[in-house]
Amino acid sequence: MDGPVTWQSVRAEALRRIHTREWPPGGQIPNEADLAAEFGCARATVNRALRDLATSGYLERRRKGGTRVPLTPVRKATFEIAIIRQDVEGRGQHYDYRLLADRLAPPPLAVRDALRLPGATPLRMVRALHLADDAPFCLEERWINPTFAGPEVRFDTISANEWLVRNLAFSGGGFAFYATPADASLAEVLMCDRGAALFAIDRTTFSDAEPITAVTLTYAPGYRMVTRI
Amino acid sequence: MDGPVTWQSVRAEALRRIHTREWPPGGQIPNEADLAAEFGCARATVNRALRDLATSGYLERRRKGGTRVPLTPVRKATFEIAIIRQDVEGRGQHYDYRLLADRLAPPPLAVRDALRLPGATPLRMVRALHLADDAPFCLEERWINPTFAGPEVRFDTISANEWLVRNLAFSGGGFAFYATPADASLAEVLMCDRGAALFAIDRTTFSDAEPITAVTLTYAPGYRMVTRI
DNA sequence: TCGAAAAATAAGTATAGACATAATGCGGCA
DNA sequence: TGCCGCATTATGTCTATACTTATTTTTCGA
Repeated sequence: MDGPVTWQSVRAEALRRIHTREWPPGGQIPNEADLAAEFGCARATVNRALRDLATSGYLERRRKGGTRVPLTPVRKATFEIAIIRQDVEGRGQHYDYRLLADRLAPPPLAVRDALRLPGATPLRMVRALHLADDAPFCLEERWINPTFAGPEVRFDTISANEWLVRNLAFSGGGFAFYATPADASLAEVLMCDRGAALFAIDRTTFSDAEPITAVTLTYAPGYRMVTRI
Repeated sequence: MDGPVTWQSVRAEALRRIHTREWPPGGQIPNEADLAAEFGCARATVNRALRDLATSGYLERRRKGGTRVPLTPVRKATFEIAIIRQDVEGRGQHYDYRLLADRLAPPPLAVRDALRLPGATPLRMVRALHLADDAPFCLEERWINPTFAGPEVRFDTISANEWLVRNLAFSGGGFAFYATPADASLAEVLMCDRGAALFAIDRTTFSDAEPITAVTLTYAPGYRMVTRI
């Protein structure tokens, strides 16, 4: 591999040094200019490689402070959040959707807090069931800031999930993944036993500092969320 | 904001056009050279901005094919996979660790498949409990390729989780998140009711094409895995 | 001795120019 | 008609240089 020095090759070599402890955990590595000289490439190439390693958690960089190998590595995994219809169709199953409820209501405290909303602003509450091959797949329970989706936006044919992803600008938010037992209502809607272990996701989304929506997605038993790195 | 054109400002403007549908879903956007001319900056600056948007799922780029806005956006979330000790300590709790079993055994079929192992190679099976403030936090059930961690590596004081992350080079693998009911054995170890809904992660890791380890982490009830974007 | 100002340092970023690479599509040949 | 290969094109990347910014270290004065 003697040809042109690519940023990938620099990254590979840096990774090798990290793994062989030639660059030990907690230690500082040479600066970009020195590495560029050593590898016989431009500093920008080294920069790109080290920046990439930093976003993956293999290195920590600070201006003037230099670049160091973290003592306790924190690997970063990326995974894709598709809309539910795509998730179902990607499994080769037939997707269907059923709107169960859609009304204005005062949100529970937990939702108010998560969205950092003042007072008792009523929010739009949407409850809908996503189906795969006519079996319950996922229950969507969502609170929407009516500023972003007024009553003229109907969720009877397109899910709120899909409408929001397609129509709004997201700039931040949080996720939580957890397991929850099926209560009577969940068991009925998802057609499973009471107490069944269900995979669930809480998500909040903001546009700048404006709260858009908080949602709980509860999946039917057996659902696995997968990703590769 | 009239000063120098930064790649962040180009990204912000591009994102605005995507959200306002000035660049509609499914449509192709102008090429880098044209945008650079329009914004009065170098093509590299535009490249950096669009590349960043592509990794976040807002754009799709193909050589020669140009750059287009995806019809069905797939948002990408990154989250951090810390070692369990860090996870516990990050919550301000006292971490403890107990090794329950460590022996060579033939792996179950599911593990053999996940690691793409031929024949009936015996693997090292490690079962350990992670504790937070002396309460069960997470059960680790792991199968390790003995090539990477022979018997001289002891897991009685440091967890396999931590040893592997610190000592081995990872180059790929997969994750699956799901909910599972506590069976008798899980209920006993995690000190919860039988049938309780537990959050679990299956993970496989490889070094190039070499299988390293497959692990199931099953968390005590109430665990939430959180991240922000 | 303490603290504030100045210098030094390393990463972050912008630029212009060049070449590489992967698709695409078109034209020509069988 | 059908297929191969070449020209075209947009992104991908490297280089060399310059300037910016955050942060640490040094220096110098009170």
